[in-house]
Amino acid sequence: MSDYIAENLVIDLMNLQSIIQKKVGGALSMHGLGLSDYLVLNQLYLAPAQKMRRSELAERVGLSPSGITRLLNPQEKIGLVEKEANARDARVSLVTLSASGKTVYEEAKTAFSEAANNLFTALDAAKQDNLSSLIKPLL
Amino acid sequence: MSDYIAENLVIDLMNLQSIIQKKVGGALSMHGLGLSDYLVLNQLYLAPAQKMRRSELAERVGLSPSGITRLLNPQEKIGLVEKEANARDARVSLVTLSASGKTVYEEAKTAFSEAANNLFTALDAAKQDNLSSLIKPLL
DNA sequence: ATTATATATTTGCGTAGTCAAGTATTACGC
DNA sequence: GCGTAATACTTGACTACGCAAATATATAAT
Repeated sequence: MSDYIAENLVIDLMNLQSIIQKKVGGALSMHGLGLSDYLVLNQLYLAPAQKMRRSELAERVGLSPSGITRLLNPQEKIGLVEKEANARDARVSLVTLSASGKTVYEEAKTAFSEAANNLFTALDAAKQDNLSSLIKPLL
Repeated sequence: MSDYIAENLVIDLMNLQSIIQKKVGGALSMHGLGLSDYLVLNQLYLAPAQKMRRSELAERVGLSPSGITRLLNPQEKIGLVEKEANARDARVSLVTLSASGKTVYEEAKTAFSEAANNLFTALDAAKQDNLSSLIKPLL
């Protein structure tokens, strides 16, 4: 039972991922957001001046640069984020969280939070902390 | 630091998922398989008589029934799996692992195993077991 | 300064997957 | 037995990406 741990861990983590996708993704869809949308808004919300380079955003949420371009396009169209040029370097394109984007994020955050908490009800707070500390070194 | 644990756990797990996808998926691509392909072959390999209903396969790997149909189509074309009818119920379609599918799976398994082990080198065996036991109740 | 190289983003094209509707078949109520 | 409902799977139409090539701009080497 302690052989093949790593293999089985990967398989279990894939299963967990699909559960997260369904439960949390489902909760966010009520707010018109996908899970990746939420992660992007979350990064922007936490960023200094709620502003970030597209490539850094890509890296932080684990998407490719082109994935970020495609994900941000509809978000710009509905006004959640805004494009801003960088005076020093015309290659980079900054993304900022708009006021309405901030509102949408904050509303979605409660749904996200509730779904996240539901996911982990089988673990008490100490075990959740323990799980967190085991995952950190893998990132 | 112990507030918002569940929210941060979800975010960390999403990041971990994207790392798994890149590292393990990359290793499997050398064998012409995606991660979902591997999970399907793995389930078939472990199944009694290496045979399973499509809908059960879907459930076990966390895909929709239509996702399974589309994933299995190319696998059938290249002969990794075979379609088989069920005499009792003409609605169900069994999938069996072919001899060549078994070979491909076994070869891919070493790449999967190596990639999986690399992922968790930051955790010793006891911590890997611990992680496993924390994840199980979430599934 | 000029050419070559490196970096940031976008676009074309392809793959993987979802959901809802369609098709076949089986089971159930009466 | 017969119509209705349930089950198993597939298909059509769509979204969400990724990769490689294209574009634009900046940096470095001479």
